[in-house]
Amino acid sequence: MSVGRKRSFDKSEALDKAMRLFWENGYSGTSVSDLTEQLGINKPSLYSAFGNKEKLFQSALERYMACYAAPLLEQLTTPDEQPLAERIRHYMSNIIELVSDKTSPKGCLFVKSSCEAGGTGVPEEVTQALQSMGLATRQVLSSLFEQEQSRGRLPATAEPKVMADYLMSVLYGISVLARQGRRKDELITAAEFAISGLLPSQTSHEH
Amino acid sequence: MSVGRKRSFDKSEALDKAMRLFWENGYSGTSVSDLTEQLGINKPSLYSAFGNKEKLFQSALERYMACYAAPLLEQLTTPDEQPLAERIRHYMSNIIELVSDKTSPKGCLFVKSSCEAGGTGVPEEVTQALQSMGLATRQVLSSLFEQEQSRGRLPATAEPKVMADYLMSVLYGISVLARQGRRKDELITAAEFAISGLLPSQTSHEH
DNA sequence: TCAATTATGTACCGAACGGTACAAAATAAC
DNA sequence: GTTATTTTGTACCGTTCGGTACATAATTGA
Repeated sequence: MSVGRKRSFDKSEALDKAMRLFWENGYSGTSVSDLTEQLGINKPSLYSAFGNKEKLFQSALERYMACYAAPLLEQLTTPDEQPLAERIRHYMSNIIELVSDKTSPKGCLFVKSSCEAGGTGVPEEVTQALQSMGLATRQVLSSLFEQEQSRGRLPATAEPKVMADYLMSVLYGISVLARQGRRKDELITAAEFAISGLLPSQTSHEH
Repeated sequence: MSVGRKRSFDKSEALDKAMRLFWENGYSGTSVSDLTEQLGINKPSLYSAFGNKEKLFQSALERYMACYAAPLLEQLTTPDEQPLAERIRHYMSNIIELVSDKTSPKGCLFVKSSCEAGGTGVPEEVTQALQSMGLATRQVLSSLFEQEQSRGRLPATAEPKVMADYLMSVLYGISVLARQGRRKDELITAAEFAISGLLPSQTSHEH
């Protein structure tokens, strides 16, 4: 066992609270005092456990991607009996649930952070991390479409990278709409419309 | 003529510079000192001319919408010989030009601000103003589709509001992609793909 | 029991925050 | 030229910023 006084708070719970604060108020909009207040710990504890504000944000962002974004993406790319259109529908449905959830801040932390990044208020490393995350997601989606194409489930003329960019733009846009306070059912119908244009499906938006 | 010492700077130029600063760094990420420095004026002049930081931001946002967003939207909705798909293509092309312009900050100030809003870092009035602007844009787009529908240029089964939400989500998403540093040609192909799903067109993405 | 180690609480650091008081400078009306 | 009015520059306000020094409390190994 390690020596010394034991930490009086759950580090994982604290990170979760920090993530939600950044999610709600952004990097510049969240002060260290906000964090210590909400996490119920004092500054030395926070700095000892998480380094500094920037590192804490990085950790919160990684936690967000690992706990929210990655599982949904993994479910989408895991081989499945269902047709691609149906899996994408579920994927988008999950995303919409996430960005319009009543128990969490509206929108997507990743999208919010991407928009905030690039300026002087956000450290350069954070901006670059966000950029890589976006490109990685694109790669995963693109590979999925390539795979489907190689198995003959997509036309040979389909362009996986374009489809990935298109899907991401719709998802990003939906999370912005969610942040603007739009209702979940509006997001769902918009997503259904997007799918019907993306892929042939038995349940198109024409009815 | 009015009495008193004359203002030594161009208020319109100053507002333009302020707009670009907010566009680059956001509301929380832009300090009053950043503003006075970049605008080349001192604080009393700034406060005398624009009220305070919040009012200056509101003015900058209104300027952005009036100078960038509104003209494009007006061009789209102005009756035209061209088919709707072609006009939307031009509209999206203009938006992409705007959000990936080399002489301006990447992305869209409105989208960026919408994502930043909703938290404690952004005044409540600003959040509400952004929300109304989004709903107003939706109304304009929705009316356009309704009008096209009533003239028989869209199927009777088309849903204008859904189409408007869909178009906005794609445009919002594209501006997030632009903020992430994605290349203009990628945005264009994604937009073309989106149009081909939105409307029948003589130049679909299949080739 | 006692030393070594780690976390906590308080109190503070210099810097930057948004905003303003005040006097000097500039302009127009008289 | 004087006066009234407006802007400018400087210097400052109280507060909050991110971050830390330091003493104390708690825990384990010896």
